[in-house]
Amino acid sequence: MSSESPTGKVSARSKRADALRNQQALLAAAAEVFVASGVDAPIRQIAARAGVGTGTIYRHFPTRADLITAVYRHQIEECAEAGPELLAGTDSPFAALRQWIDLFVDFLVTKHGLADAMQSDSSGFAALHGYFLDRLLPVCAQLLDASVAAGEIRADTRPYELMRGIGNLCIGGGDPQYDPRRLIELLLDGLQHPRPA
Amino acid sequence: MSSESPTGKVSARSKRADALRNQQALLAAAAEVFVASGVDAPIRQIAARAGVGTGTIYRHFPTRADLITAVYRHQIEECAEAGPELLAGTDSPFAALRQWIDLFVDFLVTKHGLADAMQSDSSGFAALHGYFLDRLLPVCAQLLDASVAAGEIRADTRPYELMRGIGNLCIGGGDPQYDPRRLIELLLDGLQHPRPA
DNA sequence: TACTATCCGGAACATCGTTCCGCTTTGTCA
DNA sequence: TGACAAAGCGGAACGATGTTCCGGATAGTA
Repeated sequence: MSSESPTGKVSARSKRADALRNQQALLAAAAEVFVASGVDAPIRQIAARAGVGTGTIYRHFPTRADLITAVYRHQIEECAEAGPELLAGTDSPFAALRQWIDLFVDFLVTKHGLADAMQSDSSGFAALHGYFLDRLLPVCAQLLDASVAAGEIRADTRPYELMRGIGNLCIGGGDPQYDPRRLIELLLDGLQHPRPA
Repeated sequence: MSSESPTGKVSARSKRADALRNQQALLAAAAEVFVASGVDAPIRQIAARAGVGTGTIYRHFPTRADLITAVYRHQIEECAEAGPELLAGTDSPFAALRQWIDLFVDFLVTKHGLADAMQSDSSGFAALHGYFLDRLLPVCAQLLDASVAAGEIRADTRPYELMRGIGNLCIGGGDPQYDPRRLIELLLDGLQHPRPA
């Protein structure tokens, strides 16, 4: 991601003050607009809300994914860090996996269209998919492995598929007739099912 | 849908010959383009392939969903009719449900982006979602009810949620790392799980 | 053959993502 | 402090796409 130190914190070095201001304004504006109109809101709308031109937004965040990840970086990080903590806090790795997936689902469904965007293969969103995967896939894999090792679930599930499937199930979570969590429960129950046919 | 009799067959009555020709040409062109470029191919591309103007396509198929459902009507119909047949051909309703879902999944994943389009809430696609639901939801409900009645699965699953979830899981089926069928198996195994926590 | 209802084609408009470049601002150095 | 160059900014401009609209062509009929 642009303008970022290895620690993950936004760096102020070698940047002009106005550029910094604009970057912050854009993050704030994007957060507001995402809540109001979803993560696929028009670029112009975000730029207008921040009081900058469209060119400026592209300078700071070359792709929409960059902007989205910057806005939600903290929450993604929290989710990633929660994995090992949950695992350490219980003697049932599978219970930890369930709780972690709950956190992940909460994150996805509370952002309008985030799940949609994450699975979309259109140009600007591909990187978003990648970022989520880079950060969260290892966590999921760890929880999954631990659950298998504890003999709580079957062993033939690939972390990538599980994460992707959960992301997919979260699409359209706004529909009152459709609660992704119920199906995800079903999926997890399936993991406990003795063996594949 | 425009220009359609109660039997579901395309009606030739009270239509000019050139209009009929164009409608057929559009259906054929759309089918080809859908295979080549997915169901969200540009309207202009379909119109060009059919050798007509863009206005013509909107006259015959006011929304993209109308065009998609017209192109795939036969296959949707076949899928809907297969439900009761499968149910009649076995003494395990749940086995019939599995087979039927297999058919449904086959249908979704062999059409580029059909699953994506079906779940999208953008204007043109909303009707597509509706059409699928109208036709297939009762079939799914019947299979589900029969399975519950036979004591093969738990009773707390809503047909709409199941269909929608399966549709969601089929999104992005082109990825070689992601096989929706494995997760759908998991989901179905979950249905067999004794009782919800 | 003449006439009209129907239909057609594609220009035109709106929206959106993205690029580009002349102008402005900032930080620095003498 | 007062240039000056580098960095950054704004928004016009371009291309793609969906959608509407209407003058002109055409099929069916009298």
